[in-house]
Amino acid sequence: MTSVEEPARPGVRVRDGARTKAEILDVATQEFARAGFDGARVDEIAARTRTTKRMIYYYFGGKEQLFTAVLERAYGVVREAEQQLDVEHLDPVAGIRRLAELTFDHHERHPDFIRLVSIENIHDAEHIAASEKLGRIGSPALEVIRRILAAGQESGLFTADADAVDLHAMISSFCFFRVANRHTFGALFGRDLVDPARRERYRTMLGDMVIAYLTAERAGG
Amino acid sequence: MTSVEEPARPGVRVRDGARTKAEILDVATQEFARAGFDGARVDEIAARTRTTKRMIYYYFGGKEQLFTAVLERAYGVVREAEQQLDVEHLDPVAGIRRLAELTFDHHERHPDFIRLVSIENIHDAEHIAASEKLGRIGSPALEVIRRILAAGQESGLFTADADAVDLHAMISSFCFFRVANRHTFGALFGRDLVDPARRERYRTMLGDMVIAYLTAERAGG
DNA sequence: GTCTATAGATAGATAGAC
DNA sequence: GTCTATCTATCTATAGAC
Repeated sequence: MTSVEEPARPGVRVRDGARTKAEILDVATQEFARAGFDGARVDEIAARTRTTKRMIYYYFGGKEQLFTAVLERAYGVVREAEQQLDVEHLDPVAGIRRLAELTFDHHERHPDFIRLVSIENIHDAEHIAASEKLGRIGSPALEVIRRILAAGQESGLFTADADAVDLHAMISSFCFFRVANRHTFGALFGRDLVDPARRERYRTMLGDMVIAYLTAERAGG
Repeated sequence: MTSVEEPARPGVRVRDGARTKAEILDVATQEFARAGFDGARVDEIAARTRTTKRMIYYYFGGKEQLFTAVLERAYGVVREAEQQLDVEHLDPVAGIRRLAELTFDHHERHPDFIRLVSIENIHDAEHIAASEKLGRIGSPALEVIRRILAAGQESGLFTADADAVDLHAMISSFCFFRVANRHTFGALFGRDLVDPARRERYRTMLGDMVIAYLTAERAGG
């Protein structure tokens, strides 16, 4: 971590720290997501790269730091996706629904990320707490929700007094649970929550749920 | 597992398989919930009981079977709680709201159970799949939801075409996420989802959300 | 049924040559 | 920066006496 990363020289396959590190991170992501932090094997990660176990310790310092690096990159991908959000040209109802749908799609496309987050929660988010990078990563999606929500509440369209963090939790919980708990839910209730045949149904259900909540007529309104 | 369990003889502290097994299960539940399946240590479990490691292997066969037994008992507790549900004397709206609130309360009171379920999902629910007991445990709550939902839909109160399993997933996702993901969510967004000061707020939010979804006016109605 | 002692395998981490 | 070989600790599991 003390040396400056060399730029890749095309055609000349030489010392390429950045490339090697990226490959280690790719494999480590899969292995940690597959088996959990304690279940993952450094030997197995090394065996599936073009490099050796010694390099993992050379680049990352240890298993713990490697897992932190995996988390940092995984959350980085999420943040990048959130920066592509383009829903603020829509009216508040359509904007929130679209945002919920994009969250739904993103969770479905990244089951490994979901597993990493579950694993990190089992470890009380101590790697996130120890990471400076993750501490200041913020959430573009949260800012988008905040603005749409304010607009919807100001216009009287939205009657719920939820704030952006609440709404983010509500949307995430449905999307996250569907992927994270699909195994136990499927085994106990005989329904595969990520069955492609039911995908549109759950995607619509999420949007309906969030919009119904935000726009419901309320006694105390 | 081949011997018949002896009833406890009060005052006479002798061979008491049932009691010893229960104590092992208590400690194992805590240890597995704390550290995950691979992170948990059989030595540590043994050290915290009045018995020895040898007894764990004697009674349960191995770490894997011990974890399965822990899951079986944990789900058994949930099922028992569900059998105490008494909400069908209420009208459908009040009944569903009450059921959601009881689910909310139960998840909050059993964080170890939530962690065990997360851990089991990381292992693709293979212990549940291998357990005969868990395969036929069913879900009293699901039956209650089914009946209330049918009544609400028949009377026209509920406009959503969700079935009982869908609704169970919706309610569970919110309750589960709030507890299971509180560490990463708190670290990233600076909000403690299980802060007692916000408890009533989220409890009400869940009920509002589910009822709003079920009773919303729909274009295609 | 309960104990001590230990087998047997494997994990994370590192030494040291090149 | 990269390799092989290995250290040290520790884990699950069991043997065998009582």
